[in-house]
Amino acid sequence: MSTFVRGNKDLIKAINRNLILNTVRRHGALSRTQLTEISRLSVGAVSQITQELIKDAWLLEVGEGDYTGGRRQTLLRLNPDAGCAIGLKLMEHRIVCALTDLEAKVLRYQDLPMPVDHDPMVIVTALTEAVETTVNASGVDRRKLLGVGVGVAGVTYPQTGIVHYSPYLGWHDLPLAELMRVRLHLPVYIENDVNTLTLSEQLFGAGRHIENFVVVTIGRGIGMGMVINHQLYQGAKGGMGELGHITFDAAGPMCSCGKHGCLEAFAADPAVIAYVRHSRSAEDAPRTLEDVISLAQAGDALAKAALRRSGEILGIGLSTIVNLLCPSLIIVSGEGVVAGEFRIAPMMDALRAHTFNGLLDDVQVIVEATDDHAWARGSASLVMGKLFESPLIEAGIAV
Amino acid sequence: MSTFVRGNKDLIKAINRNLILNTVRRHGALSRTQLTEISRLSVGAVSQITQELIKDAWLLEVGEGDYTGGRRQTLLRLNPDAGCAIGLKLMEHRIVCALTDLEAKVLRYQDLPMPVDHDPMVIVTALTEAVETTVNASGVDRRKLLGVGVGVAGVTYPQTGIVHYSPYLGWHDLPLAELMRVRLHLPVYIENDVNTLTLSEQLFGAGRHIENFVVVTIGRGIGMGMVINHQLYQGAKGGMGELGHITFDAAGPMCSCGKHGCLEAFAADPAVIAYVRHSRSAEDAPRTLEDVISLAQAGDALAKAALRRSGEILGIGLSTIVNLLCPSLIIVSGEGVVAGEFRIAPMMDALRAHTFNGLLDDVQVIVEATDDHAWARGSASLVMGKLFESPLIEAGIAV
DNA sequence: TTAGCTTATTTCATTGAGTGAAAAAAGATT
DNA sequence: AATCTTTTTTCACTCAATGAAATAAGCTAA
Repeated sequence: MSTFVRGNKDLIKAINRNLILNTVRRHGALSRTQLTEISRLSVGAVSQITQELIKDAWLLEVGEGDYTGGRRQTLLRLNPDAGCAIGLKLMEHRIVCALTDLEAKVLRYQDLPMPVDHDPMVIVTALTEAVETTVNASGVDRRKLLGVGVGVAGVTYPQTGIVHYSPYLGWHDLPLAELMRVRLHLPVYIENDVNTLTLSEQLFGAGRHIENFVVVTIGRGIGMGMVINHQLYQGAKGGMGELGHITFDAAGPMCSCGKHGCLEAFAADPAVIAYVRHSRSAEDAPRTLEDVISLAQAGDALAKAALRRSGEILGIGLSTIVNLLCPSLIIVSGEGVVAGEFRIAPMMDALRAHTFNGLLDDVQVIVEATDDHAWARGSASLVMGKLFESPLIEAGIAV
Repeated sequence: MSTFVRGNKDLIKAINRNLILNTVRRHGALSRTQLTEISRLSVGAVSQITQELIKDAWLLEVGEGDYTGGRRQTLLRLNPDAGCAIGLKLMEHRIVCALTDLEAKVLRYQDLPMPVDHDPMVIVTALTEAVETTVNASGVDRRKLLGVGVGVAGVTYPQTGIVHYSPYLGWHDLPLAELMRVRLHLPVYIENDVNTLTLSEQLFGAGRHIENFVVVTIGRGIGMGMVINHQLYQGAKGGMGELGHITFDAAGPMCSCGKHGCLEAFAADPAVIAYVRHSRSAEDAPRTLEDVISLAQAGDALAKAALRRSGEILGIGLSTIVNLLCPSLIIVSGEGVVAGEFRIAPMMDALRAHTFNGLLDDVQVIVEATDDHAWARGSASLVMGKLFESPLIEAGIAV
């Protein structure tokens, strides 16, 4: 059930305060005069709002602008010390934890083994300890910590903070955010891991200013996150973005999900490895994607073919996204975007070959690998996302 | 480049006026007290805004509510005579024109042959004449006509009113809206035809109140429209929704679009007809989808197989939508949703079989045939869409 | 018929956010 | 030190929402 936007003075104030904050954040450093021009607010409003934001320590006066004939402009920028955030990424065998500033710059990074006991309480304890030790080691005043973001593979309900299903950890409907919140006494936000990456691209990456874009992750699985009309898209009940499980060939082999012929079963990293392994003796069979790439680089035809085939099928998957959504930007990332010439080039060729008419002309494609830092920064972005979110979203934009 | 929302008194006023108007529109008839509860505005604000809307003839006082112990509530409803709209649908061989009231009820309907000469000026003349004759025949005061909506197959740029590409008419970058506007002296809105249908579902159909839904049309081609976060989605430069041209089988035959193995080439109406024709003598070969259905109903195995195969492939296409977007509603419509048991039932089975895990549990699927009236009402909805659109959208929601 | 009761709707003083002109501040040049 | 230009703040004004109080409207029961 959607609430509708109702207008009153408080909403105006919240909108304009948010407008100023985000304008400064995006431009780096601006004077009040520049803010007046960009925001189209009156000089009086800008003066008052900046005054309040400086008082509340969100903005800092930093130096002066160039001389243009009269009084110099006082430049304002976001106070990076206004607060910090923790980003946690739950991997299969590890917990990755980063403390970042408001621009998602990593101040402190830590990497812990995931407890073998997947009992929620054991892991919650490990997570809260990871937060505390990271903050302590950083030397940052704990009171500056504004919140904790957690990225989890699987299906999450961000509004309620519940992990609906986690394939690695075997959880079902675990109220992870609440369990952590009562221990940490901090806001805790949960999201699907690909969505955290998408959010960080929107706030700090290539997705800034972009109305519609898609992030595709390639690795053990194939995931997808979307920003549509400047908003992170959450499908019905948090389900969506199962790019890895669209049907590529209905007659194909069974996927780990139980369906037949999923894209993932043909094109994700395990499929590439399996393709090579099955045609080799046990000794020199590759065990990881890196092994396959090494083989390919050494000229191994089978490894090359495996990577090329994976790329081609990934390209068809991307073409489906373009044909259906035609976003203005696609960011291809994840641990699997490493074998450029062997895997990514065929992917791009297939994307072009399978996209309707001139649809691709308006789509920019960026390929960028992802490391652990990126995932942790993504999780931390959940906190900044809330912080800088338009009050219209909180009010529930309904048209 | 996105503009940002800036708050001021005018915006508040516009938001709340729109809020009241839409609340009344959606509920049919409401008292001021009920409006206060639903909109969460103060009694004073509701009183003033309704007064203005009544003065401007947007709202009507109609009768009284039930007795609940004190003064009876005065019920308000949208004034259906506040204005009317024209919807034009450009078909391959016909022009369909409907005059509707604000609730998209058809007041007058007309059906003209499309000129064989596809010269833009010839067709623009035919279109403007269709508008004038329909309005005249209806007896409605022309001053009540608020605008004209035009639905076109192909790629359109609604913001500029340009038809970028029309496959049936062979147009390229024709400023159709402007050409019609100067002749009619009325606002003219252009949209892709599937999007008009999607908009009318959002305003008047099963998509009311639904945050995210998709409309799929099956017929000569296979199209798709989306409402995401309560907004009609327009991909980069108006391109999107090419469900018919996602790759179903890369090794498949060439599609009319020049690519290989498009969904449309396997599952749209022409593919069904071709499937049966190729295995029959010229005499008793079916020429239309209706012919195929008749054969199937008579027990013809080949016709049944053709329809079933089409349905299965359509179902895989729908599963792709669910896997990627997981909208809370999918409306399957178009002229092709006629052969229920033979085509639609297999479609639903395939949809279930190819959807990830429990993703479909949260998705409602509605199948409803579309006739010429529906297309014309869709086009007219463009006018009402503008009329009832949130001022936040006009302001350009950017977050 | 009318007083009394309840609920609906309007009125009105108040609040506060943006607006924009005018004042003040700040720095450079002469 | 006076002057010029530009930046920033101040301040009187406007107008929309708010919410309490006043008014309106209808039903019931004496």
